[in-house]
This record gives sequence, C-alpha cells and structure tokens, in this order.
Amino acid sequence: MVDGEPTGERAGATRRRPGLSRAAVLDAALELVDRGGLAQLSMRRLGASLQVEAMAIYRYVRSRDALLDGLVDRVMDQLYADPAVLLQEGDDWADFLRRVADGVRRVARQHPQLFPLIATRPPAAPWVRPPLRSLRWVEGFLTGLQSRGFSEDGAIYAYRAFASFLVGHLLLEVSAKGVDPVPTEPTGPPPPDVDLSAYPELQRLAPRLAVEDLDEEFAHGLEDLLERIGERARLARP
Amino acid sequence: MVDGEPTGERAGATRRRPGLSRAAVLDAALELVDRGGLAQLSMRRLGASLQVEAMAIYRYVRSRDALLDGLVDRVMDQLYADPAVLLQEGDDWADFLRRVADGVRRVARQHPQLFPLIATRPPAAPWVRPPLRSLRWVEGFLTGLQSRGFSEDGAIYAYRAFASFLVGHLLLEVSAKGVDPVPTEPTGPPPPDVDLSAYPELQRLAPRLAVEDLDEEFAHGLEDLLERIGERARLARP
DNA sequence: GACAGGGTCCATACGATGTAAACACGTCCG
DNA sequence: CGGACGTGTTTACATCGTATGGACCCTGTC
Repeated sequence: MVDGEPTGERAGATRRRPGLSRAAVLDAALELVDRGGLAQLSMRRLGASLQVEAMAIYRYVRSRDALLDGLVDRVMDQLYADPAVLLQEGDDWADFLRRVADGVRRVARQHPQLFPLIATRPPAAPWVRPPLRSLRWVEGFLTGLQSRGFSEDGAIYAYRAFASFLVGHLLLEVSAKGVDPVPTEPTGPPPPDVDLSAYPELQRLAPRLAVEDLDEEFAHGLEDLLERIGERARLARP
Repeated sequence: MVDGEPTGERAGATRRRPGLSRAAVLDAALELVDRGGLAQLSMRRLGASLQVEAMAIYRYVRSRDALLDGLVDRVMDQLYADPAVLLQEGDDWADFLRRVADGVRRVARQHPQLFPLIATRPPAAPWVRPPLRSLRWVEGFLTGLQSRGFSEDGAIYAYRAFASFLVGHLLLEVSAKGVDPVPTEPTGPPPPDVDLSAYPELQRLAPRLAVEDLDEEFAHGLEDLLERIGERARLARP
C-alpha cells in the first residue's frame, strides 16, 4: 500500500505542496462562496479545491461553523486594514463614517453571497448591541469617534444607528441581486417571473421598484443618518 | 410485512389521523424553529413531530427550501391579517406605518430564529427592490400609502426606506438575543465571555452597549424615518 | 548517519441529512 | 365490485460534517 495511486495523485502525501494555511483555507472557501453561494461550501469541495482531502481542513478550522465565522471575520478585518477606510488625521467624524460606509458597502458587493452571514451570524460578543462582528472593528469605531469629539453616549448611539443602517440597506441591496440561485447554471434564466396579476399596484409600479438608483438612495440615507447622529452628539455634549 | 408495527404506530397509514395539511406542516415547522433554531428543522424531525414519516411532508411542500419560504410567507401573511396592523379608515399614513412597524417588530420577537430568514431569503420577485417577501404585503403597503395621498414615487421611496430601516433594526435586535445557540441546552450558560483585554474602549463601554433601551431607540429611529418620508412625499407632490 | 518526535495529511467510517421512486393502504366514484 | 386517486410508508442513494487512527515527511539531537 506504499505505492499505487489511490487518489490519482502521487499518494505520497505532503511532497512539495506549498502547504495549507489558515489563510489559504479561508481564501479558497471565500472563492467557493463567491461563485456558487454558501451551499457550495462543503468541506469536501473545499478540500478538492485545495487539492487536499476534506479532513485536512480541520487542522486549520475547528468546524464548518468556525469556518464561516472565520470567513466573516476575515472579510471584515480586511476592511479594517483598508487604508481607504481608516480614519485619517485631517478628517472629521462624518468623513470617517462616510468612508467606513463605503468600505462596508464595497465588501457587501464583492461578497454578496457572504454578506447575509455577516449580518446574521451570532457575534462573538452578543451583548454588543448591534453586533457587527469583528470586535476590532467596533473598537476602532468607538475610539475613532471619541477622538473626534464624541461623548461616550454619542459614540454608542452613533455605532448603533450606523450599524443598523448599514445592515438594513446592504442586506436588501445584496439580496436583490440574485444571491441564492443554484450555481450549476452560471447565470441561468431568472426563475419564470412570478404571476403578478393578483397584485395590480405592484405590477404597475414594478419598473420603478426595480430601478437602480441604489447609489443615490444609499448616499441620501447616509447623509440623513449623519445629520441625525450629529444632532444627537450635540445634545449630549453641549 | 403487512402487520407488525414498524413505526410503533398502527402501520395502517391514514386511519383516523386528523390528516396532514400544509397549514399543519407549517405550524409544526414553525414551532420546531422557534424552540431549537433553524438547525433543528430537519424533514425527519418535522415528520416525527407530526407523527408521520419524513417523506409524507413532501406532499405539502416541494422541498426543504420551499418549506422555509413557506414559513416566511406564513409569518408575514399572518401579520397582514392582523387587524391591529391593517390600515384603518381614520388614520393617516404615519399611523399606518407605525402600526406596520410595530407589527413586524412583534413578529421578529415572536420568531427570532426565523427572522433572519425573512430578511435573507431570496424573494419571490427579486426585482422588487427591498424584497420584504410577501408580495401581498408589498401590495397592501403601496396601495395604503397612495390612498393616503402619496404619489407613486413617494410610496416607492417610503417602501424602500421603511423596509430597510425595519430589516436593519430588527435583524440586529434579534441577533443580539442569543439566536443560534445549540438547542440541546434550553438556555445553557452564555459562551464563556470573550476576552476583551485587547479592546479597552469596547470593554469600558460594554455595559452601555448592552443596555436595553432598544424600544426607545427603535421608536426614535422610526419617527425620524417618518419625518424623512413625509418630507420626500411633500417634495414629490407639492 | 540513525532515530525519535511531532506536524501534516490521508483513509476509513458513522450517523444524519434531503429527496427520488416504488409501493401500500383507504376512500370514493363508476 | 373494480378501478382511480390521494395519502402515507418503505427503501435507497448521494452527500454532508466529523471522529478516529494510521501513513508519511520534516526536523532536531546524538
């Protein structure tokens, strides 16, 4: 049983493989999810895409759930590392929030299949009210605002309002782009459009509901939110 | 094989069972999900809870996914049937939206395990921008607003802003309540609280982040939103 | 150079899952 | 009485997550 190539590969295991790593695993998983959706992410498939048996993955990840958490954290953390997002010396808090919002939105559109998880997975610290994952991120947010003159209450309020605004908008934005369809078809024909005859108003307004001014709407909502946050901050710290 | 009771029941099938029905299936599924979470909803378990073999369920539901969609629709539709939510003759649009918001929030808290699905599942008509499921519901929303003097654009804008506000707030609210934990423990001890030493600001503000003034915050955000919607409507229809 | 130790990956196995297909039974209509 | 039909059961299969134990390679020590 020393030779004879049972898997079609040189059975001799580790040979000159670049070697797995947690990062490699996460990246491969992320790619699987991005095209194909969450359902495509099985340990065996992930293994195959890394040219490795499924069980090898467990060296780098405790379980499939942990893998998912890892994905979420990785994506969020890479956002945190994005220089275009970090708060910079010269800008005020509103600029900071705008940049963060843009960054998160970019993440949502890059990984639409993953985003629902980001908004949905039980967070590491559930008592952090709006649990936007990545504690590091929350920390940065809070200190960032406070260093920009926010009171503690103001920062907390801002964090909550901001997080829920982002999640709400982006989740809907993402779920509107066909997120779930089976991956066998790269982009098969959309499901045979539903019968709308029972919903006249919906039918009549359909074109306009489908309209794509999401950019404008997002921006508008964000400015609105910033104004609200600013007001509140002013109240809390006269 | 004609007798001998393989399942512990009278094998003779249909006998005097109340008989399954789509409604019964959905109700049982909903109960399974409510206590135990989505992961507990397997066809076999659902079958068992209906005293039926798993495959019997497929007479009433095309697949597990369809089951989930059915759950979402059922919950949303029952909201639509709620007399406390329907718009009534005397009230203006703001009252209507307030009541809808309360209704959806009630749903979210009654079925916290299901709510992420509501916000997440690919909608029947993906082109309806914020896809709040239940087309019937959207229809009611649009006609309701328009009959209250909203322009078409105003109604559409209101729908979008309203839906994303609701989803954002409620999703975070729900996911903060431990949603996912394994169901074996009715309410086991919360996961061994994360180590926060790396995040001083977070640690310092933790008590306040955990604070439970969600009611107030929700109400505040809602009023704010209503104001914004009203403004926009006024612009569109001078 | 030999050899022990440990890290990495493989092979195998088990129970659970979603669901297709064929079948059994009870009811009702002719 | 006989078939059609609807409802639930049986059996089967592919796939999943993962526990366990063994095979291989690399490295460090003598």
